[in-house]
Amino acid sequence: MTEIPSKYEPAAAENRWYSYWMEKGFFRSKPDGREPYTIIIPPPNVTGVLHMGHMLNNTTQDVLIRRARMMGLNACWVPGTDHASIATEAKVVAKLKSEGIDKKSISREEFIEHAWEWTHKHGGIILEQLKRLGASCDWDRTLFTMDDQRYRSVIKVFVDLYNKGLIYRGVRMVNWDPQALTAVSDEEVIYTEEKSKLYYVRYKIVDEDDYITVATTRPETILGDTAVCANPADERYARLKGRRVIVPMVNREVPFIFDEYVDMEFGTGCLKITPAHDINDYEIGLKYNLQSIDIFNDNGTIAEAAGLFTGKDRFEARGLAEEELRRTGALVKTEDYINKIGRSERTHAVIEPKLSLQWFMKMKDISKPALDAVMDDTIRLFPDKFRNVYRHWMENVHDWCISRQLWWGQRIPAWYYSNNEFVVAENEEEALTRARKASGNAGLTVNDLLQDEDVLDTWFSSWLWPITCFDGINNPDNEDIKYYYPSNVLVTAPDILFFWVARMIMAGYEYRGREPFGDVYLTGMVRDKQKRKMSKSLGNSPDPIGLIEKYGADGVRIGMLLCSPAGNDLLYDDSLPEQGRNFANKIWNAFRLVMTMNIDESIEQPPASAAAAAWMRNTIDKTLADIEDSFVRYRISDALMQAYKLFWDDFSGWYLEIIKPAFGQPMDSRTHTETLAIFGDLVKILHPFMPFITEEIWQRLADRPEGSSIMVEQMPLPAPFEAGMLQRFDTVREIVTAVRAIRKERNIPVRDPLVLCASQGATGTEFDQVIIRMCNLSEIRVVEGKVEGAASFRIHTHEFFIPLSDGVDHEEEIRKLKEELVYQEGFLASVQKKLSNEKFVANAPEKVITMERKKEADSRVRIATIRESLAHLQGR
RNA sequence: GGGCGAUUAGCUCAGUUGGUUCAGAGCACCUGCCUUACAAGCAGGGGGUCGUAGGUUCGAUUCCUACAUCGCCCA
Repeated sequence: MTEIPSKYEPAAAENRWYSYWMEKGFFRSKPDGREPYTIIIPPPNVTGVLHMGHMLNNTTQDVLIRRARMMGLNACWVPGTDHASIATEAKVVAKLKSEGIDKKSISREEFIEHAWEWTHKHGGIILEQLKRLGASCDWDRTLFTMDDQRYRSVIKVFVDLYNKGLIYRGVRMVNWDPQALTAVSDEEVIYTEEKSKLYYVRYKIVDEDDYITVATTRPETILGDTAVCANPADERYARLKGRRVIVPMVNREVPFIFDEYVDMEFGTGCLKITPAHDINDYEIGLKYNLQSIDIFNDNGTIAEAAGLFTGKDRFEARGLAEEELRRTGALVKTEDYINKIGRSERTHAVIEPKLSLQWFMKMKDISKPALDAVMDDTIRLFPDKFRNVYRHWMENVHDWCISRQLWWGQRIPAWYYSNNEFVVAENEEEALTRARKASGNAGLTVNDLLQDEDVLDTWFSSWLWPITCFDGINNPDNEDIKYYYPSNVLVTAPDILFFWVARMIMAGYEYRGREPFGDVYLTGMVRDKQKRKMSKSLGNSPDPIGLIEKYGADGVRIGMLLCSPAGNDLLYDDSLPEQGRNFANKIWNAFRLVMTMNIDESIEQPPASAAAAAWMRNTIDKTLADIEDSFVRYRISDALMQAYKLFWDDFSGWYLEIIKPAFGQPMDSRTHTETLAIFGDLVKILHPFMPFITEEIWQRLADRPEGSSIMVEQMPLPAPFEAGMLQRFDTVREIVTAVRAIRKERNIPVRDPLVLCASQGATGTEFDQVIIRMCNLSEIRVVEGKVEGAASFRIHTHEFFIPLSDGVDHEEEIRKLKEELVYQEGFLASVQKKLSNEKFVANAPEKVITMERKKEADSRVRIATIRESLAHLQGR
């Protein structure tokens, strides 16, 4: 067995076992008599590549699903990807552009073909990367939000919601991306502070030879001004009530109005109103019935309606407007100014607030059960601090703009048959029937129908994901959906709690009448050591696959999990996977020790080994209960730490050291057999966290039948344990530590045996042989009174002595004893202070008082012992 | 501006109905060891007035109030 290398090499094991698992179909799930345990993957972007956030998120899911599988549940983790319409379309457009093809020059059908080609080429990458991490998804179920079943589901839902009156078409102020030529959601706009200028512009007051000055960051939008507004409480402008002013450059006469919205402190306290290009102005426009002049074309150039600079880009127009204002004397001054600019997350183009005809979904009613579900704990959020945030959002929910001016996505199933009239239907044929009926014109043909050009927001696909994963929309009574829905837990990041998680809950209630998942585990964000978000532009994100190659998949998984309590950000550092790799190596070497042992059938099991094995079993049972408790509360990093310490400290640091025979000596077969069994349990406990090394070792611990695997073994279950034994062993650890400290202080080599003297009752447990073994004692001697020329230490109420051949430094011993005495006396004083307080004795619970009395008694014994020792030493 | 959450060791975080001298874990750090499973290791060690100021209580890291600092969300 000497061929086992001293360093664990993960690469070969990872490849071998992942292929084996796939080949044996261990990841597959189908409905059966067992209880299901379902996880639906948060679908990554189909054209994306794995980043650190995915690593954390998917490691977490894999831990949960592997554990569930080993607990005997029918575990099903459904993988898939998301079509990410904006991001993917942007990539396809860029790719076509690089080939000299302009999107506008090709048809929608041709474009879609290119998009599919792109998807097929890049779509599988991220899923293949998840396999490297060890993800035990049921790959046979791999889905895509744009595949046929999902597409049909989305359309069906749209039609249904439309028929229920929950979807409507309306004019709204939207975030317009003039580069992508689409509306984007609020969540896709990133606001950052940028340098700009504040322009002070004067507007002439009609019939007066006076001006008012307005401050604006966007002088080009003056072309669309239809009012000027001040705060009604602002005395500076009170006299202008009922007056009108002239908009510079275009010389339009507009009213001067008053509204509390205006901040008197900002600029001049006078605000220009451009209802078509500012959300707040839009509201004011509605309130005061102002005209709305849209001065921009969709691509961000100036429209004809502006009257000036037609065709110029909006930023160029800003310069032109500045010039024009200066030329006409309307520009009073400019100031440097920092303001928040919204940019598209995808294209980085500056977002233009724009009035636009869009499709909306009414959220008020549909969100109600989704709010209740979280508030009444039908769905539990981990950590629960997000409940408040969730409630706040759900109570102030806005209608959802679901249309996008793109081609890549589910096309809105609305057909127009004359100017503004349309029908909504699942397909063209049905649309025709409806259009004929609605119009009363039986002669309408397909050629008279024009389908809406827009597609649906990607979230309009993914909000159905927990249902469409099992085809529950097209086929509401199929066996899968009935068996697997609702899923057990959703693992995702808090930044999409609202626009994804909340909406899935809404869809769940709307289409299945119940929650889509029971628990929501929110992971933190992976950041770098300086707390910066991982980003491509900063270049601070390590390559996940590179990490797996360097530290092993198990090592990286451990690294990600160790420092990521739920909801807390994880500050990534290479030391994390390094710690994981070190742990894997520790396991490996423990395995090596156990496997390279020579066994002698003829020797009896030493009592130390028997006691150690009994203790180890108890420790495992206790830890299993702790781990179970951690998992119940989704304290996954705690669960891992408990397993980590169980293996490293308890098993490797104590158990193996106790049972390890002296060099060159063989081991008894009973201990060896027991050790193999314990090792088997330990790797099972570790398997969900570290699937590869545990499989590698489990397979080598015994001759396993073909087709077996640790991943489908039964997880050891918590069993009752003997708490007293654990306590006795804890005392043993303290004794051993104290003896080691004495050896170290006095430079006594481990090889030199010592004698431990202890009073009656201080030792004498099943672990005496363990103490002898671990401290290299020649004997434990029961004594009465003090021992001459010996170092001493005290544990609980007992005193121990180690006689030393060269005696002890009396002064030093006295100093230490005095130190201990001071501490003990302080302790006693604090306890007595409490006990002499009548109010404490009167008010504190009985249990607490009893405990204090015990402390007092113990402390008195300890103090007496120390005093005696001192007297003894000083009396010499 | 409104709302939510945080502040505990050098770093990242636990601390479970207020009660053990309760102040903890991992990492980092310091010291000593190449002791034949493992230096990716072993043994030992130092380190925190629990953000500040009050209050409630026999007793406060824990409950209340104010303040400071930081983070997130919404407008």
